[in-house]
Amino acid sequence: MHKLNAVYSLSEENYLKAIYHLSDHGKESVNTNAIAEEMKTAAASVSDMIRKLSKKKLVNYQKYHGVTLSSKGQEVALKVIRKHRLWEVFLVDKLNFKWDEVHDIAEQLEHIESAQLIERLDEHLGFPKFDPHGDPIPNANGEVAPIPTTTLSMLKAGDKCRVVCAKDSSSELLNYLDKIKISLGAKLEVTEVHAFDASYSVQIEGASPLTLSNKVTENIIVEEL
Amino acid sequence: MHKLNAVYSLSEENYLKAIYHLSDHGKESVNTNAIAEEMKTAAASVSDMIRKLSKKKLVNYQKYHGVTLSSKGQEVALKVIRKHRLWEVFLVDKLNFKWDEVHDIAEQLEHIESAQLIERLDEHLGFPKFDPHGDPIPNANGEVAPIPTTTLSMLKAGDKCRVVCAKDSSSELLNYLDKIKISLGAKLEVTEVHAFDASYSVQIEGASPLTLSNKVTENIIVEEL
DNA sequence: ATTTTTTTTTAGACAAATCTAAAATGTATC
DNA sequence: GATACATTTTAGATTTGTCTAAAAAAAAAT
Repeated sequence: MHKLNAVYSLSEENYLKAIYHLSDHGKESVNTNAIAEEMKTAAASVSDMIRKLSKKKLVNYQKYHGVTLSSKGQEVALKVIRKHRLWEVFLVDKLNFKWDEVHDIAEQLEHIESAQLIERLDEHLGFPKFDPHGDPIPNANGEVAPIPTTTLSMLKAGDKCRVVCAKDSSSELLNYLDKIKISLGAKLEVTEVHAFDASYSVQIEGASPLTLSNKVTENIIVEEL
Repeated sequence: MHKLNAVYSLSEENYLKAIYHLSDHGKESVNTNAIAEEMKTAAASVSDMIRKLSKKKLVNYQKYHGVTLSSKGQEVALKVIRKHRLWEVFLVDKLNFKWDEVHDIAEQLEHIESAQLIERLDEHLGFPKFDPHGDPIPNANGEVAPIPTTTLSMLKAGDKCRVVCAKDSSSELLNYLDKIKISLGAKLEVTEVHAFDASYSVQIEGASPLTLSNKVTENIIVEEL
């Protein structure tokens, strides 16, 4: 395992994070314009930065043919993402922010440099596995837990589960879940499945019964209990 | 009351903070070399930055004659100091860091920009008045509570008090207090004053009795109860 | 297989924050 | 009050991250 003592600049970290997200977790090659749009900078600036990251072996780069993260680059990106998501949990769980208010603050906090801080924060928060948007939190080694793929719509009447996240962490669904008081981590039981329209009647622990449309149940990722 | 929406750069904030500390809470004029030493930069860099801060009306400056903070500059400095000290309380109280481990992390956290964050943090911490080194925490308006000046050595046998802070927040004394298990905020009672060497026997709430030398009692700031 | 369009890169500039070396100013000494 | 010493400022560079405009390369269209 190679050392990772070097500290990278704010800008470098942000580029690596953007590339990670755009490349679908480091799997695909990313082009310059996509990065420029994501980072809201000029394409020329992206070219410059990529050359720099390439010199530092954080990305694999061939002129005119996009970039991929090197394993070192991916490690850095995942550390930043880990910090971002842990801070989001802190803001929501401890400081009572709403899930849709925390992004900008976490964007700043994610660059704080202290391994000890982040490990203690993790412990303080009870080693959460998902952030308030339902995105998985990489562990200290940069490993991301495989995301469960069971949707609520796969369960049968009588099944019990815990809400893990939304299929896409788009605001709309999260907003709707908020409204009907289904919070991430909530336990629920399927009381009935209506064959006609595939809608579900569910009982959330400590709340009143609800009926959910098929469109909703297909987009809620759960962990069966 | 003037607006304070502008955001200042990391460097600007650090210079303002340094000037605040060096000027004894904004009271005295500070010279270039002192700032250079505090910030570990070249004097030339200080001159440049001071010219810049002066243009922004954050300091009062006359070439070759040192700087003082303007009221605007003092306001910025105190906001940064407020954040620094609140984060230190967080690190010690919530994440179980020792008081002597938190400075460098707080130096980073103090620049996070979000008024809402800091007000919620303050609330989460129970509106603390002093940081783990015993330094007072400015309120949201940048007002610093007057620091109590009663030392333990002023009390008589039978008096009760709470430990507020050390006279200077130097490591040595704090380290010693740590060692003998006097923590800031601790309640204690003076059981006896020995006339011969002015040493004190004290009883700390929930701990064994202790004897403290005159040198120590003169450097412990207390609040009489 | 050219030509046109799009994407990406280079060239050249700029602002922020720093530096070293030299010049200017202030303070202390005799 | 002239001179020596210390402090502070300016001048000129450097690094980082950004920009616009122009050139180069790749992709798409005809």
